[in-house]
Amino acid sequence: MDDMHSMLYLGSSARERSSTIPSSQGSPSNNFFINSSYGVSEGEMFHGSASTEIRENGGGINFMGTVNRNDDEVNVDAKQKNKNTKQKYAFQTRSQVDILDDGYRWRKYGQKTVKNNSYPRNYYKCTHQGCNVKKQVQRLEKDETIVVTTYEGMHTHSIEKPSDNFQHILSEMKIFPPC
DNA sequence: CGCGTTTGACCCGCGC
DNA sequence: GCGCGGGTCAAACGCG
Repeated sequence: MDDMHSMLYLGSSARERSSTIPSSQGSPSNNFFINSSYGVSEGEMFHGSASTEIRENGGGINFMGTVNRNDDEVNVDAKQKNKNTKQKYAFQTRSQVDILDDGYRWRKYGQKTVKNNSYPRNYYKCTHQGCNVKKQVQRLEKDETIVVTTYEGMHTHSIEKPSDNFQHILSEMKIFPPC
């Protein structure tokens, strides 16, 4: 639990409040499971083609690939000036906790219950000044042990808190952008 | 006392 | 045009 504590400085309240995750105290290590799939669509974002399986700390992360906002965003010539292609990185993590420490500080700014799906979706922003990176965290309904995390944007600063092998995973993912 | 979470309201895009 | 669903805001609250 001690290592969990160090890894989850962000999810302090989530740890205590969300009693829906009772096993958060006894789990020795997060299970991370990586596999990559592209073409994330609304309804079914999980065609888990397990090809890139990176085993770091006894688990895996499910990297879903980047999602450009659909071409409607690109076609809109009106408002999009700075970045017409918003980069989204979605991946699944198998973990008992909603928030996995990626070395950044996140401030929760919203929570929404998604209609068709599952558990409430949480919205986070990076608290670093000038860095407006957002991420969404949503737990699967079918398998509540899987958490879908969607990053949007790129950080304009370095990681504040180095997270051992998680940083390694993130750096691996940043190479991927196929947009 | 400062910072992060909570939570309902508000906004906006889209489909009917 | 309207309703719905998803995303964000912001005031209040809680906790360290």
